[in-house]
Amino acid sequence: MPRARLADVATRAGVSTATASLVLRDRPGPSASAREAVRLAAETLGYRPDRTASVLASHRSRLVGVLLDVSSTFHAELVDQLDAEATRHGYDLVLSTVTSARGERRAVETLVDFRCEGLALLGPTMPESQLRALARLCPVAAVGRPAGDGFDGVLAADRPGMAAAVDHLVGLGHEAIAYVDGPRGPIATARRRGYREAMRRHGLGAAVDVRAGGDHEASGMGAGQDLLGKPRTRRPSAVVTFNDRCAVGVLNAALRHGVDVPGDLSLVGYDDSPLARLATVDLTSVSQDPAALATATMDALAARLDGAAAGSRSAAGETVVVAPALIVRGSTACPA
Amino acid sequence: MPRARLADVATRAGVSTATASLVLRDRPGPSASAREAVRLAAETLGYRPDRTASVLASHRSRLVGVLLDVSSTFHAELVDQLDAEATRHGYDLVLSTVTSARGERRAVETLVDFRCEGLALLGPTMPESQLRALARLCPVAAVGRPAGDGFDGVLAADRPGMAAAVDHLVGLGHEAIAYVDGPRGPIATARRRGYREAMRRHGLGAAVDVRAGGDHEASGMGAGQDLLGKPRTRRPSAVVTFNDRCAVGVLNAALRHGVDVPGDLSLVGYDDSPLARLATVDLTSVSQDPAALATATMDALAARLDGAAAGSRSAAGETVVVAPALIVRGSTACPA
DNA sequence: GATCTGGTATAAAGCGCTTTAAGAAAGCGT
DNA sequence: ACGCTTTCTTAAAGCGCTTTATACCAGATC
Repeated sequence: MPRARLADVATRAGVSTATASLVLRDRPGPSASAREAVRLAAETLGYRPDRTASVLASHRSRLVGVLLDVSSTFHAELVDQLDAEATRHGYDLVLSTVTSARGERRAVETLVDFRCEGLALLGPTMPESQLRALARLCPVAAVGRPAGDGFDGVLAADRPGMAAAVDHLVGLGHEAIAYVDGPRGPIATARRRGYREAMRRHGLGAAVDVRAGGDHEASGMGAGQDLLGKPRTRRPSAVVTFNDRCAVGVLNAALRHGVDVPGDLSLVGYDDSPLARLATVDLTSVSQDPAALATATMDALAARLDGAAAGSRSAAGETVVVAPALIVRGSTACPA
Repeated sequence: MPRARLADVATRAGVSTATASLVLRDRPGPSASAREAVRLAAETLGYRPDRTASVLASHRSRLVGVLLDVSSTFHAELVDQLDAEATRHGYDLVLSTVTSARGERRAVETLVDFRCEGLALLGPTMPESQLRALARLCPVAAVGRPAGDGFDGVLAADRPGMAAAVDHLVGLGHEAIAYVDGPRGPIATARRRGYREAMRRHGLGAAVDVRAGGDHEASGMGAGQDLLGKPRTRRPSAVVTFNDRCAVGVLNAALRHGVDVPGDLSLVGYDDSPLARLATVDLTSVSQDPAALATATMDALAARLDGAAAGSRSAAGETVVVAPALIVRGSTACPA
């Protein structure tokens, strides 16, 4: 049996499709008796509105497109929160992931083709010019990037986040605190700066020790080997890393060198990824607060969407900065 | 400026929309000169066809809906492969995830609303009756579940997979091989059985040692504590676990007890998840071969889609079983 | 010259819905 | 009775595309 159409429902309820349409979307107009009849008919026919047709007719999709990397656990958390936020704003989410055979460009095109009314881009790496071009099609919010001309940005505050990590370690009595750096880019720069500033603020400028790293376990492992290969007295008593994956690399190096964490070495990661929460790892880490990021993202989109409706297409982009939070776990303790 | 429509392209090229439509979809008919003119017009106008409208008009979406859990890394791998396979079959993917506020039911409804022509459900937990109902709407392939009435299933062969793990360990010279069980369910049963049978086959029936576990790190940790808390001589020399997360728990227990892996204990996980590949973990594991699962899934869907087109709506479901592969890493070695 | 090709082109009819403008019905004062 | 609201209903016109049926124009055929 073919799917029931609105016309079928209308016929069965003895009204026109116009009335049926109004009833099913809870619009004012139809009388109570008409409502009842339509509802009943829809129910018994198992009617599901055809979104395709309604989008075409109404010029509204109530859809927010999300660009993500499905292999990122951090994105997964964001999506979970975004979904809740989107629902709150009356929107639905449509997901599009970059894969090994599908770049950001194609992934975003898919979303546009679905007539999304707004786009939430999670950690986009495309050049800003492309973001600007997209923003001309529909409202755009980029997570993990500052705003640009015509689109908003939502960021976790990296410098204060890193500073909180250092403060925590200093509070425990550490002084020889090393830092394992991330890959090139604005995020790594901000975090490195956060570390440096915090160290100086505590009068530990002389102890600043920045090691080349990256964003993978291997990079952290390499830096860890360097740091822990030294004689015991010249080792740092604590290490802060660019992110959790990096920290896991350092952790691994520590295991190999027989360095106990947190007994001999305190370790702090960044991201509060599920990785950090593993029992084997149990890593103190800086959380970027996915819930807050998601809320800010949807709020930014909603503002632009409503703004567009009201005709005030503000061109300037706003950057929302979300405060990070330090999550203390088992990888940090007072120095030996 | 509003988006260009097909009519705009047609006008600019000096042809009808019918011709333009044919050209843009590479259909036979239009002459070479018409093709050229349309292509040029489309190019200069930056025309992007409106998928919504074309779906409505053509009754085809060329869309395959994927139900997944965005927080599962295994699903992420599957999606990556599915995307490639779908492209090969001329389909596009649309993703819908279950979240904390959005059950499978709602996630699947979204997909149906998009007029997906087929559904790939990754590890669905809904009752079979619901799967059957879905299958009446469009072709369905369930990954990680046996086929049912009207839908296909794609499974990794759990018993041979587990047997391969045991064979590997026996080949290394292990005899005292314990097993940490998973949660209730058909998958865990199959794996447990695989372990038991393999042990018996090797004449090690007396050494069978099944421990209650689960599918999380904590469960593995508990079982590990039990196993490794015994005097050295009564400990197993190798442990196989229900999955990688469980194995990580055992690994953690080993670290706490000062048991070296793989020196004092060999450990095999299941899933070959990214977790297993972490430098800190480096776990020998049984891979479910996401690429093969994805291929089988899309093939099953494609068969049904073509079948439906040809009118042969075969009701019976087929279960495709994919052979698992043992990935040997650093957590297994000859017994001390 | 009439008829039939086969290759191109297009007018027009939808797809399933929303929306607008206008009509019918009902209430209500004078 | 008559206008004049107010309330409810619906016919009909799209949305942007695909598709079918028809028209057209060579040139080939008889």
